[in-house]
Amino acid sequence: MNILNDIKLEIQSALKVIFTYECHLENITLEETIKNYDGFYTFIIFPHTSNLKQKPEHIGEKLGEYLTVNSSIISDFNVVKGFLNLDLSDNYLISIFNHISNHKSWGYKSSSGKEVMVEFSSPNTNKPLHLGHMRNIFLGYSLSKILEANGYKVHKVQIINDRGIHICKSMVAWNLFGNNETPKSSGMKGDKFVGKFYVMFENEHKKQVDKLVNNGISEEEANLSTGIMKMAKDVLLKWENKENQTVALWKKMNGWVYEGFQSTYDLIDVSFDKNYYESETYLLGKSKIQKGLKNEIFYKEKDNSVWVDLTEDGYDKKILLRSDGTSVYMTQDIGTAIKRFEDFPKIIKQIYTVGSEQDYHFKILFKILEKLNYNWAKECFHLSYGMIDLPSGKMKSREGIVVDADQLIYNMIQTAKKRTNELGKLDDFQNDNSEDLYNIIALGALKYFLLKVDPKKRMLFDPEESIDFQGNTGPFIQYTYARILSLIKRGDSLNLDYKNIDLSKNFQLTNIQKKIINHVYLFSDTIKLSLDMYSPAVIAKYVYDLCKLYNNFYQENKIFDGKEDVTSLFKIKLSYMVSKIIKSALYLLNINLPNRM
RNA sequence: AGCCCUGUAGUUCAAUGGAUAGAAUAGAAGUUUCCUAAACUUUAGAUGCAAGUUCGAUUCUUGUCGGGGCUACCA
Repeated sequence: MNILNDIKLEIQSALKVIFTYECHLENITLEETIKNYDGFYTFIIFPHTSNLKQKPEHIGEKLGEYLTVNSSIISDFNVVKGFLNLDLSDNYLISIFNHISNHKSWGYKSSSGKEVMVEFSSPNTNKPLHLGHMRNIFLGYSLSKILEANGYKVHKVQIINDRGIHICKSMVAWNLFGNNETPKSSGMKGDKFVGKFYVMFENEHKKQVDKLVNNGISEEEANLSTGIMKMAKDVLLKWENKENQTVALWKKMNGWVYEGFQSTYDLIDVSFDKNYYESETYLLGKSKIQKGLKNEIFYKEKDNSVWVDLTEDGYDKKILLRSDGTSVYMTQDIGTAIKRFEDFPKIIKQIYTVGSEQDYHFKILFKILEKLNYNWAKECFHLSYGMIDLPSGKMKSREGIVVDADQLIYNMIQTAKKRTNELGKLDDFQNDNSEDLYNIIALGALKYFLLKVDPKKRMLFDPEESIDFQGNTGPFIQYTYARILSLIKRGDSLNLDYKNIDLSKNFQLTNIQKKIINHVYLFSDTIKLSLDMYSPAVIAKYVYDLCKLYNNFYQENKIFDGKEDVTSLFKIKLSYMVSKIIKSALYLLNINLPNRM
């Protein structure tokens, strides 16, 4: 069943009968009727006026009259300027309603067998996760779910930047100041623990730089030649030579970080199917560059550094290997991309969830892969998202101006707890459920807050203002759901068989009920649209509108009136249907639902 | 300097070229003998500026003025 298509066919045949006008389906523009007018869908007449040589109002009237009489779908119409607003008949919407209720999970497509890979998160191992990572992770994870709902098999992966000078810095600082301390002995979360030593390194380094600058050395030179920086470089060299002790410490400290990350991932209900580590892909990248060099895709400078010239493609020249032969960011990404298509030969697409500041990097990466003759290069896609600004400007992780993820979540759980208790929601609640409830609400608020914004756009977060629980928020949707669940519970306790009601042909629907059925129907289109636009925000907007409509209905319609006739049963069934859609939609946003709140 | 993104109510976000530019929040005024008031109703408030294309422009084009990013032998 396809409402848009059904109506278009009716319009097409009406145009033919009334005006002997043959019109292709794709030339019929049909849109949802906007708020202030009666009707469900609007046919836009303007584009056809020149062909029909008549006034749009006249065409609209003729068409509307014909459809109302001859189409079982259309029950009424009105014309405003060049817009023909069409009302859907009760019988048609009831058939839609029955059709949807026969579906196990309305809107989800069955498997197409196609496989895709989605990369997200991709942290460095020297810094804990922050709010920017949260946007990245929720976006990537949600998109994976949206892909699945559209019939794809998805491989969720992250790339972990586990090698390089940054992790060596933490290692040096731990050697110097660590006193064999561990996350366990200090009671710190592993990623926070290692991050602390990274900061210690930077502080000590800065101190030594200042000293050198005071002694008359330029800042640029001082930055490269402090004692502690030399130690870090030495460690990097030892690591590349696979020196036992160094590798052992590296493994140990990264292990702490992974434990820390894992506990955050668990908290936010996110998982990966596979991790990639740069330490395992950078050598492959290097070898591919050597090969490209041999095939003259790349070239060598006098100082032995390797470059690619992309000026013909409208980009600059880009370095691929340093003069000392070590790899750069691009080298590793080339290796990682190739390895992934080797590991999963069936994937037809790879999606990188990475911030918009790397738009240029990915354009070049995909171009290089194309030049290396990988035909899948065209199927690589950079899912670019905007930064999160603070009122003071952008977050700067190097200067510690960030919103820590764990801390933010903790604060939100506390706020949820406080708010719940103020409202007296838990007065008859079992204590053991209450912690779960705070978590569900807090994370629901956070995830919805981050996902409701178009990914491409920058957004603002003010740490001074807590994230709302009212209005267009996660908890609003959770609350709507919890209320429906309590209705269902009551229906069940009265043994009402609302699931198998038979709506006779003459069952009357109210306008708001019709609107709800139509909106539920649109979930299917929304799932597709959200993938086309690579935007979970489309789902968020949809489910919010659904809840608004439902709350409107809830307010105006008493469901249990003592009679419990077919009208009541229908209302329960409609509520049940809405609850299922809310659940399906929030599943795509990775937001959990409480049974009551 | 070049390239890319961006500019909508006080604030945070919407609007596949369509109607009177939607919500939320903050503001003002209401709705609890009745299924959960984290809800609902009413009210006031915005497209940076200037041209162009179009029956129609927040959306496309050009110019202009703001904001951000990238153009690193950092990742």
